[in-house]
Amino acid sequence: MKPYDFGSIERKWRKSWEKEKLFEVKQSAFSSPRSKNKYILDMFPYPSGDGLHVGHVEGYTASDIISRYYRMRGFNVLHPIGWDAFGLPAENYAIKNKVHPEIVVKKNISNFTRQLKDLGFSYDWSRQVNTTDPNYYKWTQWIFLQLFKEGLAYEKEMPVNWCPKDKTVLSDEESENGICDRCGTKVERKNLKQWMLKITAYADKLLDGLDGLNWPERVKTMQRNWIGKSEGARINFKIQNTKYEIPVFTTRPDTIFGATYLVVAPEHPIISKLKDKVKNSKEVGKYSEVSRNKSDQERVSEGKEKTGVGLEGIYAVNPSNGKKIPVWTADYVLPYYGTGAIMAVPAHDQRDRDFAVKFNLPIVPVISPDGKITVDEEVYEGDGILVNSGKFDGKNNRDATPLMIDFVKGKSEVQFKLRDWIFSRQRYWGEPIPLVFCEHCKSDAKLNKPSLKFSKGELLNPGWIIVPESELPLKLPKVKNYEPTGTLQSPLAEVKSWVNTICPRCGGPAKRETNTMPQWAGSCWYYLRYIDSKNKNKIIDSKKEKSFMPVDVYIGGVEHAVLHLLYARFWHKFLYDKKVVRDSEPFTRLVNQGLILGSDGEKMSKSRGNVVNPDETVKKFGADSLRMYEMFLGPIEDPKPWNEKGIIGNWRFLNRIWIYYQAQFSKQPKRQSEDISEFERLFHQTLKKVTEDIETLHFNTAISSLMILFKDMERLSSVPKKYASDFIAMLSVFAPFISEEIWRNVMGNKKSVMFSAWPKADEKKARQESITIAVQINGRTRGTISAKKGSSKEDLLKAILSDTGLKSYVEGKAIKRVVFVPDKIINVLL
RNA sequence: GCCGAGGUGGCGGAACUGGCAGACGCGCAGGACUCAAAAUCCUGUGGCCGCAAGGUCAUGCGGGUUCGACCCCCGCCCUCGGCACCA
Repeated sequence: MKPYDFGSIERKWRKSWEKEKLFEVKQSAFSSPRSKNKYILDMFPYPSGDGLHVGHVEGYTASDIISRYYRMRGFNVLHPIGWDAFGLPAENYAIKNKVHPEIVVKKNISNFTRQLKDLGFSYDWSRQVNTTDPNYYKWTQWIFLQLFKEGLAYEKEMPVNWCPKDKTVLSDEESENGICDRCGTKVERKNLKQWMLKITAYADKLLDGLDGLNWPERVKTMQRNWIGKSEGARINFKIQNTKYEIPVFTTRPDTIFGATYLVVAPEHPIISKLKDKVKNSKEVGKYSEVSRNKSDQERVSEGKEKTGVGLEGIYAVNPSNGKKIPVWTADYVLPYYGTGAIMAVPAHDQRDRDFAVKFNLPIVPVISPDGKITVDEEVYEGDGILVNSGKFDGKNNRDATPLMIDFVKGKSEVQFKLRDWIFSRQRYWGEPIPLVFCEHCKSDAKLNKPSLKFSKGELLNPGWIIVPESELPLKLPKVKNYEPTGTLQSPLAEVKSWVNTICPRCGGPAKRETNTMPQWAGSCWYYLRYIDSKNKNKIIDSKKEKSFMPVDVYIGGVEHAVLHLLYARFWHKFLYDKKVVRDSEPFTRLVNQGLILGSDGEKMSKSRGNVVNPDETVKKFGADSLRMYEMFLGPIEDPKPWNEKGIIGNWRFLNRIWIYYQAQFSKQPKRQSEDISEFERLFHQTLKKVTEDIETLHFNTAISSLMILFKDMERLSSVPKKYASDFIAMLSVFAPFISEEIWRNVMGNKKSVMFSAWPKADEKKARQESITIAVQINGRTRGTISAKKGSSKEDLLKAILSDTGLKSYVEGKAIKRVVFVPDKIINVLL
């Protein structure tokens, strides 16, 4: 008997599958109705130098199981893979090791490819995409141009997050609590001119779209919080003895009578406008200056201890009661949210109260839970009865809110926390932004003659002219020096031959934009390109798009909850408005695989030395065992610690299967010597369970029921060939290599197990005739009796009285009551 | 502080709609095979009492609802993840 030599089995089938091209989607699928097709998508990897880690293996195995399952069910399955290869890690590695990023990426991709093939993932390799391939980023640039033409891209000088180590700006999403999410360096604040994408124009749609998605609740919550919708009102406060008004945004207009002072952000334009009227303008100017140079993080980090300066001699008028109230500036008011100014109601807002207490400002309660006026020690942020509020006294605050907004001539307004997406990076390794700057056209654009037919983007950004679509892709020039300059400019700015160009509009001299796009650009739409990866004329053929979009199952890590997944939804919604895609949401169902932790229960990291290398595990136990093990560990969405020893159990299982099939199929078929009806029942029950478990992604319990079923197969002298085959068919989605070897070589099938039909459970045979019923006496389980399905209460009571173990409990006692749930339980109360 | 998820043996985890808690696997103990070991196979394995039959306690803690609660309700504690001066 041959031992289970997984190494040579896996090698053999890997080659064979590749040659047979078994996983390529049939052309006919692209004209099939959507209901015949399934789109099973992985978050494509960033091909780092470290290679695949066990977390990739987890998600990719799950999607592979689903793909194989649906193929066997007769669906056309699109299960593609590609490379998210622009961005900082490749570039930083390239700089450190003095190799061009293009070469680094190529090398890493070939290593990743080898690893993915080793694991037997059933990707359609013919549709690979690579975000750094000009044939791909041509369309990334094309989408940018469409956004620009619609006026959704604009250039703006503003304070931004700057990573001094990576020498580039970061988006808000990439700056985690003031720390660069790539390298962990503290982010600085810089004023820079940046390309911005108007994601805020889609804030409402991005929020509303979440409701219909089958996504993990926490991801939806994270996106909702990030978008951060607040409903409130905009109210103007006049500045006494000046022509100025300060608008504020508040979510609590009902508390306006309690607004005892006004606070503006240190960046607020009113500060310079009032410079001559403020008595302490020097002090105010200094405070404003210092705050301006602090990063957001620094503004918060100082223990939330409030700081601020009063604008001496300046008073605003509270429009509700005409009282004059002082105006302050403080950095707890942020310049970019709302109007950059607030009305402070210290009685009903914790932050305002902290500030008022520190600077001795008046606190006037205007809402009382019981209608009595009490000055509490604590802030009261709840609802109640209005007091100190003029003609609104005695009213419920919620009811009065709209009336009060009218009374002070305010306007209802909605605000979002979401800010526009900072879209330029001062780095080399990214998509060039396809715009040129032309001085001549700048003046034309400012004049805005209709005859010149400027696009919205060109009018919005005078001087910036689009590179015509026919000139795309605008290729990233090959350079020797791609290190970041540190001059706040991209290394591309040094490439004079590339920068200096001709304006496509007027033919005069022009300069190219030298910043590049952020890493997220390429991953915003890659799932579309898979469907039509070789189309030279269009981003995607719309008929093909309809045959596979939206994605049925999307699997990947939760770390992309507000980055990739928000950006991709934004672009998709834009493409929906442009009628490029049919649906307003790209991913119907999202699954986040849980982190695989080190055996110490901590996150895997090089510094902890607890990283598991899948290559080594494959070498030791085989890809099938690794796949099985990772799926068996626990629910796909939970974080799970790796256990060095656990994998042996899955290897043993496969080894036993190997031995069993060798024995069953090598000699004369064994005679069936026993009754197999119990086995048949178990078989069909298992088949039903495995089928359901795959559809609900409960792979751990699917594998455990296969183990139970197999134990029963081993118990019998033999099982009919039909069952032996169906068992391997079920196993094949989890452990494809050993299954294929048994299927073709041990059992002698000609065609691949992957194209055998998924077996169908026989409900009749799965039904259990005799069942075990729990017997409780006075609510305590005292034993079980087996009975026919559907037995009556009376029959069961009779059975209890004749059961040696149970009758002693009941005998000679009066039965008060019997609780009976058919086929489940009988509870006798004495 | 706010939002979300969760807490079950030595470990990873099962438990369907409120109905035999601990499936399956690891580990551990004992046994078989072996000169021996590894591998493999078999048996046992939540705690406590008991030779045993059996009893009793047990799903973070404290209450409640129910014939019956890991599951539902109320109040705590803890862990993980996210957000965090957003007016």
